[in-house]
Amino acid sequence: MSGSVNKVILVGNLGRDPETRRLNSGEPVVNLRIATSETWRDKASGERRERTEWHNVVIFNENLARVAEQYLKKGSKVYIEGQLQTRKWQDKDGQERYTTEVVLQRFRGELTILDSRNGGGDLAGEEEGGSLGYSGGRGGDFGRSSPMERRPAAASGGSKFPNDLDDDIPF
Amino acid sequence: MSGSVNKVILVGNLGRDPETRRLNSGEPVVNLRIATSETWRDKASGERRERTEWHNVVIFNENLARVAEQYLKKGSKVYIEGQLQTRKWQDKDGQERYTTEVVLQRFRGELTILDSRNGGGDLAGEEEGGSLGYSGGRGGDFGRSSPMERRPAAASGGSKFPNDLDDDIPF
Amino acid sequence: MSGSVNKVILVGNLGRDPETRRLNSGEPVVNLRIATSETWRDKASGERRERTEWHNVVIFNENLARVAEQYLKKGSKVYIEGQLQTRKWQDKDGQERYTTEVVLQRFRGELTILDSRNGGGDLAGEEEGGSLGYSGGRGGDFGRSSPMERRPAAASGGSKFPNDLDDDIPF
Amino acid sequence: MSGSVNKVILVGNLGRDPETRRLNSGEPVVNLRIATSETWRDKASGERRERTEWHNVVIFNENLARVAEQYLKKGSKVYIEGQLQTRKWQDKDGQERYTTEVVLQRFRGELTILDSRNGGGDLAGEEEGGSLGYSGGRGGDFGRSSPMERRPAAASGGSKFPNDLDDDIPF
DNA sequence: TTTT
DNA sequence: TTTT
Repeated sequence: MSGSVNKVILVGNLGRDPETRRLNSGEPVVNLRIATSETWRDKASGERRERTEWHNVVIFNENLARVAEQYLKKGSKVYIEGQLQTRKWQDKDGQERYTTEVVLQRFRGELTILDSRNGGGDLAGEEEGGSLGYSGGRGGDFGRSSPMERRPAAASGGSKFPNDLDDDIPF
Repeated sequence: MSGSVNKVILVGNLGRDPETRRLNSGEPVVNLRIATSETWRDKASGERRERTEWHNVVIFNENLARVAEQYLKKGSKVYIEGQLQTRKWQDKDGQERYTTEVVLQRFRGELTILDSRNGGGDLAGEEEGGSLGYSGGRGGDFGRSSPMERRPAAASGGSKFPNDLDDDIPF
Repeated sequence: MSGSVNKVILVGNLGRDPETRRLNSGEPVVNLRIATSETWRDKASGERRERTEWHNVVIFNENLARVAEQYLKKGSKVYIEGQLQTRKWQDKDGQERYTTEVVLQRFRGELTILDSRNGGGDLAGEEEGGSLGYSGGRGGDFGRSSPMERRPAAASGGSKFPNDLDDDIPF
Repeated sequence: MSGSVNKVILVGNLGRDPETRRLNSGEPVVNLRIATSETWRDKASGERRERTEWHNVVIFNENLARVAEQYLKKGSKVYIEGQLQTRKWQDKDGQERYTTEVVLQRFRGELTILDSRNGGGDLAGEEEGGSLGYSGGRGGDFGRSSPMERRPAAASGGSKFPNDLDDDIPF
């Protein structure tokens, strides 16, 4: 139906390096494995307990896929915004299986890096923050500005990024 | 890890009536099946297309479970806020399977009814709005007010609700 | 700084019809006045109380501005996603004043109509749902589809909308 | 009206140390000044530009106020979830003025610390992560656990926190 | 006033 | 498999 919203917001850490596949068109599709966890004190035992949840994130958004591919690695902390999608597949025995993923579709979703130490080579020397952000949209659409618009198209991590990216991705 | 966020926001319609189980303690646990969908025009064919996503929602939050049980039915439109959880189970062949659900834990999550016509008998006569909302927390904690607090505990659908609920649930 | 998020999510009703200004370029900028409210029972007095909050929403996103202009009116219920922005202005005495608004920037933000009865003439005959949604992005960017993308660009309210809009806006 | 949602999500940095007032009851109310910003490349000039937005956050949630008071300081990066509230006040000339704030009401809202270096004395020696999180609710309500509940009450930053807090606040 |  |  229309009139619906399907949104997932995660802040967590990558359990492993991003994995990149490529479409026939050459566009990257990046898979992330992200952990979120909660800890609490068990009142009965007085012990501290923890529950970790693992999320499969799939990035079709081309700009965000490139950011993920280049600046994220195992351990990176990120803010992710995508949508829930469950897809059906067949296991080796031909049985139907379902997998639910957090998907950042083309031109949609958000990815913001919340640390810098994991931000890849260019940022390795950063003293601390150095994070980098970009929120959806299409790089090429932006850049014009007027007082009425009162806003930038995307966030930036400074001038430390390679130029080829700098042209394609608006940060 | 701490420093993490795991949040799902859905606005969609129930595909069937809520299903209620009860814990040994007597507390209700309500399962919802919620559809969200997107429609778009295919540029190539010019045809309108639609994709519907189905979500399994599990409500452990006692107050919200009671609201769901009593006021939601097939077709109801709701705003839901919960967290992603994947649980492992075994199918009849003993194989490990995984199911991902949107969970509203005890004292957590949000549920707001966005229509009234589907809101069940008590609301059937509503002219239009008449929806009903409640956001997390514990009923018994609220009710005191002071200028400094500047806020109510929860939203309401009017005075049409049964009194036993009215005492337990802050709406 | 990068690594930041500024997001507002509202579900509420329009307190008056949308107001449209036009940029020199002819693009519409739409202002909405949206009410959200919470009701609760005061434990001390036993009385039901309510607090309504009014929000100023400014839509620079061209597609969403057009949707708002054409399909929203006083009383409409909407889901809105934008960002907080505070702007300085001078009152008639030359004093600095500040106003905080929820802004949907160009190519950003989301707007989903959650009722149909308020959705204007075309939807008046709808049996019930019939709402209409569109989420950010740029219409012209969408329309190609491939199995890998697995998603539509935007939501729709059916085939009842005027064709000129139908070409510009992806619903 | 009911059926409404009023939610703000911020990830940003504190521009100054938290400021604490106390209610007559002794409960702390903490004010934060949080910056979010976006940077983008101006297509016309080729220059990098930035826009910073400042947010006033007011924490009435007692547990979160204590966390903020003790572990946040100027420069800390946080995830905040609250609601928009505009309050009227009178300036020194008796004129009506309005201020819009992001408010975490009693038993509501979320606060998650996204860095540790700013986490205060106990965390000062932390090598890196060490963040700390807690999401709404009432400490005293949690701690019981059962398989059906499948969730913890709150997140934790380890065993480094003073015990008096450890009893009151579930982390 | 933060952060990069 | 992350993080603390």
